[in-house]
Amino acid sequence: MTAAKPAYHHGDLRSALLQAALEVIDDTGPQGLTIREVARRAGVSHAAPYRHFADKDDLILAVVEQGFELMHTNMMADKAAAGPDPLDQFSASGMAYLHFAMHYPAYYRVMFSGDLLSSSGQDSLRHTSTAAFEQMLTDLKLCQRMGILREGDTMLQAVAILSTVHGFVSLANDNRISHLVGAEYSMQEIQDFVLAAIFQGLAVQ
Amino acid sequence: MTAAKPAYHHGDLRSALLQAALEVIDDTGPQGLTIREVARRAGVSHAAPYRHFADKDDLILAVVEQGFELMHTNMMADKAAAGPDPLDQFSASGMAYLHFAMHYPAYYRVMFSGDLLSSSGQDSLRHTSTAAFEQMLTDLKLCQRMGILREGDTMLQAVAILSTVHGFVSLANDNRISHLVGAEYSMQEIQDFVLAAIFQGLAVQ
DNA sequence: ATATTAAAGTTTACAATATCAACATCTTGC
DNA sequence: GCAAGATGTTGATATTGTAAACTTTAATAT
Repeated sequence: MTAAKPAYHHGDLRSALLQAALEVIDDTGPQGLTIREVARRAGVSHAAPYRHFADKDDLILAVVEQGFELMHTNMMADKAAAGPDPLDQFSASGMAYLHFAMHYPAYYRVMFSGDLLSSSGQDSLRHTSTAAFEQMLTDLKLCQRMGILREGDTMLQAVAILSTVHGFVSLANDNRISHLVGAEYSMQEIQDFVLAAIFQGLAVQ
Repeated sequence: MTAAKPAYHHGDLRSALLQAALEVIDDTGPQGLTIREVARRAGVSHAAPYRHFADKDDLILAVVEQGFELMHTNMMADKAAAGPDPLDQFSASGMAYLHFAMHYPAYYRVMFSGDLLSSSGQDSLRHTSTAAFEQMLTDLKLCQRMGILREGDTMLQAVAILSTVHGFVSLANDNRISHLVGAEYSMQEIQDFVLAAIFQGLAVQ
């Protein structure tokens, strides 16, 4: 049978709601994300989501968590697929980050916009993102040992890289870069330049 | 007389509403920004704002515009106050940008969050921010001529700097940096390192 | 198997919001 | 002065978040 008659119980409504939430954000932006619209898209009553999420913030948090998981998975996969050179691996996971951010702008927005949650919830974010940060620190240390990056506190270097990458991605996703630069360069060219700049700034001369 | 009796006509309700909007954002975050709350704080009826702003987006746009103006003013003032050295001037206006962003997080959020507006309005943003960008380009060109920055397209360099600065400020304002770094460094130290890194990456060896 | 219970959905209801329309009051150009 | 427009107010409607009470289905103990 292809389409089972819509059972009273959806089967996996939770996933369906998360999926719908992403689509809504893609279609209408983060402020179009409304519990009722999500329920509508999932084909259930407006109060059904409350059986799976405490409130709107909880839904958003779940989307964020799923986003971090997907990003982490992607990064790990690309890292594993890279050669044995640690620098290649580091570069691969960094590229995976960028690729995720620009390929799933809906996810990235929710994950980092910070304006969607009422107030709480920021703490549970920390938990999710800390692991990736730790990984980055050890990667950076390795690059230092290999004489590629300047000696120094990897934490500071990590923040510098994250700032640049996050800033670039945020501006790009908000369409602010193409406005300024025009059509003279492709986004890829701009991205390459920006990344090269920050790495140049951290590399040994 | 100290407090004049509240006249039927407020006098300058528009400014009062913009002011109130900022306070709301400061107090409760951007998603606490509601027309009615703003009206409440200004001491007028819930529909009064509609005499000055077409809708919520229009109010937000006005806040954004005012923010850009204030930032621009600050940058120009600090630039003028700097010495005659063009590099000093450029540095001063850049610092003013950073200072504004971290001193008025409410303004900065609304100006760059992009998640607040329903959909339109992004175009009117362009107008406001383009002037500052042009200024930055000529400043960068000057630095190139002085042999401080590498020769090349100033547009790319500008995007690199903006990415780093915007990323750092966004992360800092969302409290994401102190979470990661802990108390080991002051925000000032981190900021100095990050800025030095991107400039190092663009400078002549 | 069946009765009981928990889980998952639904409907109803309420408060807050954006926004519109109709009305009231102040200001101002003549 | 006074008509007109600008500025505020009140009231109404549609949409939202969310709680409560009720229904249907799935699970589980006996």
